[in-house]
Amino acid sequence: MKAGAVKPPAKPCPRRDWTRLIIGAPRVPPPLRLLGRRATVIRIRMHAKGPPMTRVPTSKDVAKAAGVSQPTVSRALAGHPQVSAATRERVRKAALELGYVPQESGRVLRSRRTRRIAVVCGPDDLLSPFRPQLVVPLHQALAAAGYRTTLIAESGDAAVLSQVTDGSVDGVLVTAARAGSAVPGQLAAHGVPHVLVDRLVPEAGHPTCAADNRQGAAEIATLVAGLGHREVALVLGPRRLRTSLDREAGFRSVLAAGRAVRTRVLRGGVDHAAGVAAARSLLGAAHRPTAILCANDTIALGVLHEARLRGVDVPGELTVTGFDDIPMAGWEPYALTTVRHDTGRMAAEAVRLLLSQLGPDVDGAAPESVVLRADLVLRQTHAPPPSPS
Amino acid sequence: MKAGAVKPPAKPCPRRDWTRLIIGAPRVPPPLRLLGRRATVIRIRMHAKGPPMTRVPTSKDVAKAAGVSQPTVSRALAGHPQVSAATRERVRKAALELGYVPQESGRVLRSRRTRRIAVVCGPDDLLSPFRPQLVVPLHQALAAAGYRTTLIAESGDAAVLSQVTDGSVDGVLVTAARAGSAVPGQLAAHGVPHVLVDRLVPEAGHPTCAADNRQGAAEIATLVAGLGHREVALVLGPRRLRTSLDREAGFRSVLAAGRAVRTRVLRGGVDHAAGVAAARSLLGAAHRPTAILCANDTIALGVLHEARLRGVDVPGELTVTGFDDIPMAGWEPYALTTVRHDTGRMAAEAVRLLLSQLGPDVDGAAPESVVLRADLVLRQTHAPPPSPS
DNA sequence: TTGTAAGCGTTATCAA
DNA sequence: TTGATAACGCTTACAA
Repeated sequence: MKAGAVKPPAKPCPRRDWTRLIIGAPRVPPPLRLLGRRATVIRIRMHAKGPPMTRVPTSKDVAKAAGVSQPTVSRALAGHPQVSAATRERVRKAALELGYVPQESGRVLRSRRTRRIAVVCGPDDLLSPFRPQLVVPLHQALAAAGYRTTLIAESGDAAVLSQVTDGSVDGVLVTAARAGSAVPGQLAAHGVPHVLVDRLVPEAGHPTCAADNRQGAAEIATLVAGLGHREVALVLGPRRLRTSLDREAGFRSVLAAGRAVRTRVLRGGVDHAAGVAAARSLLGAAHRPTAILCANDTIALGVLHEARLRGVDVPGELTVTGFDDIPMAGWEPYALTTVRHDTGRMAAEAVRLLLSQLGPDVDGAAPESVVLRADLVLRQTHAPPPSPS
Repeated sequence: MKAGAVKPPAKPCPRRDWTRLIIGAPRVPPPLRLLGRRATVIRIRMHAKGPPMTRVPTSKDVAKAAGVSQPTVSRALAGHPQVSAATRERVRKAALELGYVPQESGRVLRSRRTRRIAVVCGPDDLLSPFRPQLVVPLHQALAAAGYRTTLIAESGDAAVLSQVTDGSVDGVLVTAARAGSAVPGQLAAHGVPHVLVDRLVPEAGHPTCAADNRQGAAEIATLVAGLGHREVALVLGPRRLRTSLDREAGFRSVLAAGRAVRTRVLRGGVDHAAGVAAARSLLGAAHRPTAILCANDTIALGVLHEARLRGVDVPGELTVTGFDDIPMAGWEPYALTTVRHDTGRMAAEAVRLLLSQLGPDVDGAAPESVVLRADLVLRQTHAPPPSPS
């Protein structure tokens, strides 16, 4: 490590040891719960629930107040055209005064439409940096179309299935990436409208909306190869992740295509530590690659950090690329060159695909799948290799 | 900047310029959508919907198949004890064969319990690094208690209100931090059970479950002051954010308490760029602080980056602290000393508080609020000042 | 234009 | 232990 380079926090120094002494803080793991778990309980007055036990008003109450029949209330508030303006106004006023809100349960039972869509994701998907970028636009697109979102974290197929086949949702958006899930098949078996989001391969018979991971990976590999790199390393996730496999295929389709590119492959986790470990292994070796293509941004940030820690100039000596364009990738200190999915578009298409199945009779219409191109995001971590071989 | 230090990506160099030439990539903003937006549409066969239009089976169908009355089906499947084992088995078998799932709409209409809870958050809350750490445990806690989660992104009070007063949820967890929201008040007015999550001040009459931001901030300020720092800077968010205000109060309560600590305050955004900007201003000045306390981790990471970029030794020359303990704070390159909320505990308590309001008659019981202590997470970015003044 | 009647699928009450 | 009956709140068809 060159003098003046960023100091690795793991390296101990006297002052830091002294600090630890004061605080009594072991280095790893950090001393969570240092201060104990005492919870302060405050008792407060709550909103007054009227002692006469006010019942929530129904359309019947409004009807009585407005001096009309109950179905007229329904028609008036639903904006049915064949209600006289005078009646409509009278009903509206009565409803407002009573604080009447049409009860969803009655509406659903009768109309058999819930206007609610389930979004299924993995148990901890929302904790990853990327998944919320998909779930939030999905939620927005649904809201814009007048649908509510029920969030279901996949934890056993049976649990998911019972929540989506009980008529509580009109359809399902499956974003969970788990490979062996039986959910899609069972949705089909139960005739529940659904769309698989962010999975490339249209699994037999399932409408799908996904980014083209293979294409995106091929694009960035093309970029790197075009810059003249001939010693390239791939840092990939485990084989069970379809996403990582697709990206690997994209990388290889270009790098193996007759160009004299030597490719090394490292397989590990998909988190920051995996990137750090991979970079340690790659940059510590005698024969360093000049470019490292990572299966996602988090890995790439780990690689980036380790490289800089070792004084390796990125992109001068080393090109590093990611995948997903998570928010951090755009942070100034990283400025990571990566691949971006247009998650807003993906969400919109997925919702469109799903809602198109909800029409009165869609048996004739051919269900579609949509594959969205991924885009290169060219920032500051790519350059030609130091000495073109 | 010392030789060999991490090179700021913003500084141009010939090689990088040449790269830009090849790619045609402007520096800022990155060229998203470089490759166009062409979507590939694939038409596929969908799951076969039986032409005879199979109706979804109801308890009536099961009753007929099992040779019992319809209410018996309900009782048998609900595990009602006064059903003979033989009947129960017959019903169970018939239900299984028909693929019967009790329809939620009927159940809700009759029982007036949805077993569904709404989680309200801000429009983009899930995109922040911290909020999912709260929402996910909330969702888990609800699922564990047998409740489903409806996600509502706050976008206008009226929209939220109509979704929670229509009987579609049994209660509401409000995590949105927006200050002037009328939602809590209206929930109370409508008698909708609810809990405010992660807001410290128990707003008049609302059950609340929150971390003690003030206390956490005071703890970390005590730590820093105890280390001997006398030149401290606070990097805070805007005044409209209650969270930031609470933390500021905590910082000040300690730093202003008669100790000879000189405190500077910078107010700005709550993102990474805000931290970078603050650090630039603070570290560029003639009189540098020896400690920078930030209103959240993202800001702190920005400060940390800028400090290292300038070759400032953290924690040797400068102590930097955050707040929230987002995942990145634990990443090896940062190892940020910060304050942690036990979001799992917070979620569990919030759910407990909410569900306790759903009992048959809770008018007598006093609703509670819970304030959870925040914990210091002592990692690698704090130390005594270089020369104790 | 509005009222009457029926029914969505379930659970609860009562009687047998 | 089980069956008949009613009711939840709403929308729709039909009649007035």
